[in-house]
Amino acid sequence: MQGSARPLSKKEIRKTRERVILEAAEKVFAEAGFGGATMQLIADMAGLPKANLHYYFPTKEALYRRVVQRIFDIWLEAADSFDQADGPAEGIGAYIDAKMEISRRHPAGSKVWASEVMHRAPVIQDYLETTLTDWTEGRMAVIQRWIDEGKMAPVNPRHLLYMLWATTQHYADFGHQIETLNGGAPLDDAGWAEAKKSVKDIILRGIGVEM
Amino acid sequence: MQGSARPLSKKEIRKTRERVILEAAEKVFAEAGFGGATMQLIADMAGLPKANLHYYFPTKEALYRRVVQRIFDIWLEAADSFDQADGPAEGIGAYIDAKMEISRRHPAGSKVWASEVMHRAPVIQDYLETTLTDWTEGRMAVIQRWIDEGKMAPVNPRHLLYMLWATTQHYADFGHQIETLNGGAPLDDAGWAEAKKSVKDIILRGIGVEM
DNA sequence: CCGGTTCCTGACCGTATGGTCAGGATGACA
DNA sequence: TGTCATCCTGACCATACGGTCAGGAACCGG
Repeated sequence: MQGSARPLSKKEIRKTRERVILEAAEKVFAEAGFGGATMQLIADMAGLPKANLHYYFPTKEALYRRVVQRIFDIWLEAADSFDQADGPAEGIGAYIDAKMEISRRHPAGSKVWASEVMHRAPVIQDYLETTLTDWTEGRMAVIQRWIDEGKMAPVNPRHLLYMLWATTQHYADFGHQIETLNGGAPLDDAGWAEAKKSVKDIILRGIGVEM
Repeated sequence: MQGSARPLSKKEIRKTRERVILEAAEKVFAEAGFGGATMQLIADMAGLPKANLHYYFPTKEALYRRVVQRIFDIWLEAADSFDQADGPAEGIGAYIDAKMEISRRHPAGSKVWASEVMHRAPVIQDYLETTLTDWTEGRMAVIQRWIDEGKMAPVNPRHLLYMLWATTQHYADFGHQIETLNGGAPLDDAGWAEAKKSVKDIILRGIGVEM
């Protein structure tokens, strides 16, 4: 137990507390939805008094907003896989890997994102209209170029993107259903590997890419 | 306005009221989640006093349970497309069509289902463990048979099913995101036709079925 | 060591929510 | 027509929630 009494500087405290609160909030919002989540529950999970949450985040909505923004950043990072690639096999394959990894490592975040969009995106509508729209059009252009270069079958780029989002996100959002159908246990390393392989297998063949 | 005063029999009243309430509840639960939905909001949308809701459904949870069960039934109906088919092109193609149609016609129901599963299925866990598990295993066997008969590529049947669920459900659950990326307007007939075609296109080619 | 800033929290408040109930209205049925 | 079961609802209640605040503790910088 040594070190438990180490005094933290004010800056460290702020940084640590905010992180702990955001992590707890992400879990609670994912499990209960915005409406079902309570500040008390988040406080309990973070191991802090409720009033302390309101010291760092003035309102429940402000806290929620920060949680959602945090997720959007992670989500966008996966985009990089797409860019640094010469063709669909590499680019889309890597993107699937990256998004599957997000579903595995940040299931709560994925659920919060899904919940937010399902409820008509009251908090992130502007992101959808700006950043996400731009991102989508850029990637659609890349896919169209690959098609024009004969590197893949002439599929609808927009709906291909939707399919990539849907299939990868499914493993986080519907993780509980998958777990139940897996006999009640979460997917292990082999299970995730098989999932990744299956998704890439079907989609890459589906867009006419040889593997 | 003629006919508005037609007196309803007690049985008709019960049937009508329950239907109106369930439809309003489905919408509100879809938009706000279980926690965010209020009996008052559902009552307003149904055009009834709140106390009347409690006359037909004793608690919010009982009402929610009925909404979810109703959705599960619709969901299972789509399964028929799968059964009456000789091969994957027909069976899986029809299943995609059926599920896309559900996403289009019952988006609220799909969202409630997604929300329920995302929150660890507090209400329908028993369905997942019995009916859904049985259904899944049955369809996996059918797919495996098609593979053994050389009618499609040897993909993992379980993950193929997940992909079918994910892609089709996506058009309901993430309908708002799709709408935003579509310039703010919902998909029209042509848009839905293109979506269906793209999904079938990629998946059927992905499992090695010629079209 | 001291003044100032930041951090912390128990107690409290107004409001909104799920749910109840008494009592009245209305159709069913003999 | 009379009585009975069903239907209806305004008013009410206890609780739980988001948020506030006064006052104290803890670090900081000089």
